[in-house]
This record gives sequence, C-alpha cells and structure tokens, in this order.
Amino acid sequence: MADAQARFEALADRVREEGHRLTPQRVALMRLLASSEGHPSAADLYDQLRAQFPTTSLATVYKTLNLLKDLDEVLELGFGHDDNRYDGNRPDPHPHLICVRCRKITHPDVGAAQGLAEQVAQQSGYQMISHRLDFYGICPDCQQKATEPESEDSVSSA
Amino acid sequence: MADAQARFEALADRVREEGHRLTPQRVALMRLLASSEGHPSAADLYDQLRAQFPTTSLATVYKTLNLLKDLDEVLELGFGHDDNRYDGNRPDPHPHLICVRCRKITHPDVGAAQGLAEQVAQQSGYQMISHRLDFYGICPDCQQKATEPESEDSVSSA
DNA sequence: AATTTATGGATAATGATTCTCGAAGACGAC
DNA sequence: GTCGTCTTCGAGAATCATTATCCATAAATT
Repeated sequence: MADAQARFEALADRVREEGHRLTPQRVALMRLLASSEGHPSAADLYDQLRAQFPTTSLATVYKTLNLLKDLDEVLELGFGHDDNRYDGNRPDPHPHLICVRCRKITHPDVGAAQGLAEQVAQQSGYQMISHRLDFYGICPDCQQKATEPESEDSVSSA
Repeated sequence: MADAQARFEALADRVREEGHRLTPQRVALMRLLASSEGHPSAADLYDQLRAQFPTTSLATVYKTLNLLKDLDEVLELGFGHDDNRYDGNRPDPHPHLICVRCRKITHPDVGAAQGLAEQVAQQSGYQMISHRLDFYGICPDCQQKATEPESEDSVSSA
C-alpha cells in the first residue's frame, strides 16, 4: 500500500480543483478509499469512518461517494440484490470476479476483454459510456469449505 | 415470432415436470415471456397481465419470475438503479447493449466474448456460475435526437 | 474575524422486491 | 365427475439500500 498516499492526494487535489470543499469527513473517506484493497460497501466505509468521526451519518458517506463518482474517481459496482461496492483505485471499467458465497470481489486477468467496448461501439453505432464485465462463481476457498465434512452449518443459497 | 408457441410449451412442460402447478396466471405470464421481443420489467409484465387478469398481483409476477429463474428458464438482468429486466427466450448469459437514454436493451454481436468465462475459470480456479457482459451507451436514435434543434420535448424514460 | 455558501447530520421518504397469511383453485385419487 | 389436499394467489405490510429534506455548522475567501 505504498501508493495509497499518492492516490489520496490525487483524489484530494481533484476534489479541490473542481471547487469542492475538503472537509475532515471527506478527507477521511478518501483516505479509506485510497487504502482499500477490496471493494468496500457504503456501510463498510461508514463503519470505518465512525471510528474517527462517531457522529458521521451514512448519508454523508453516500454524498461523498456520489461526488467522487461524478468526478469519475470511484467506480460504483451495483449488484441487483446486494448493496453497491466501490473501487477508489481503479475508476475505469474493468472486469470483476465475484464469489457468490463469501462475496469477495477480485480482479481477474482477462486479456481478451481489451477493446471489447470499442468493437461493440463500431458495430452498433452506439456512443459508449461504460461497460461491465463480471464473473460470478465460487472461489477455491469456498469450494474447499463446501467439500469438507461439515465444519459448520452449510450455506443455503447463492 | 413463430417460435413463441414452442418456447411457451417448453416453459410449461418444464414447470409441470418440476412438480409445479400450471395456473392461468402462470400460463399467461409464460406466454408473455415467450413472445417478448425486448426485455420487459416486472412492472411491464404486470401491466400486460392485468389486461387478462385484472386482479393479478404484482407479487404473483415476481413469484412466477423467481420460479422460472430458479429453473434457469429466464435470465434476470439487474441494474443498480433501475428495475430488473427479464429475458425468457435466452436464459443463458449473453452480452447486452443498453441505451442509457431510452433504456432500450439489445443483443450486440460480440464474437470475442465466447469463452471468456472458461478462460477466467481456468486462471482463477473459480467454479463459474454465471457472468455478465453489459455495454452502456447512447443508441444512434438518441444521439440524433440530442443533436436535432428540438423536434419535441426530449424523452425521459422508456 | 466576518460573510458566504457548501456540507454534515438526523430523519423521513422512496421504490423495487419480498414476506405474510387467509382464501381460492389446480391436480391427482377415487 | 367430485373431493380433498396442498400449492398458489392476492392485497397489503415489511424490508432495505439509497435519496431527499432541512437546518445548524464549518470551509474558504476577503
């Protein structure tokens, strides 16, 4: 996480340059986003924020996330049922690999995904804005757990 | 839509074989799904259903859609903000092209998308369950409308 | 330091989807 | 064809993530 500081400063600069205020809550949230390895949800960030600012509201988290999203500095990942996840380190569309058991989200290596959007744009005449490439499966860890005799109660559904 | 009848019968047979009852509401909804060109939402289907069954409940639509979804006979497309869309003709994952203006959903021709899931499965060790490949853009029609002087009031939603 | 104005916080509102549960009806058995 | 059982329907309440509201507070500029 040596880049976290640099990423945070980039976010802070961007927010200020766009004429928005740098409040302590925003600073803290941007630090969290910049240092997040995974893909936290708004509630995750809220929980972490409250450690520093006990009176912070969940609404503030959403407002800040939406601000950064409008600036194209965070990528919002919406899944039908579950709550949204946010990626503050790679704001541009990229493939995701989701474990339907433990909800872990990682970045698969999908070389063939390069240029897909451009290809579709040419063939369809659409003006491309964004895209999603998500794979849903069961991660090796969860596969193992499912095979084991019965360490705990079994999982219900995906 | 000469296949609509065949598709409907396939759905009906499947439901019956799985030990579920064929109620008039389900029959009507399956006919709608089988004959739908586009990707209707639950509310769309509800509106159409009420023409035949004025007392039908929206809950029934959802229950039937979930039943068919569990049988892998309809594909549910969930988008963060908007309501879900359903495809009763192609239940297997396939790419979609969404116009963010008029909400139209079409099927782009993406040859390179073949085998992506298998590739990710091999590299990651995940047991693949499903995937999504969605492109968001502005369709040619909506691009045109945006450029024109101002023919009418602009479109809000589909 | 004062002024202006965006922002934070608490809570209500929104809206799609699911749950609840009594009534009705589908389907197999007779 | 009729009956009985057990699924399914229907109407509305409940859920839950996200937004909207609205005023007190504090950031930035002078």
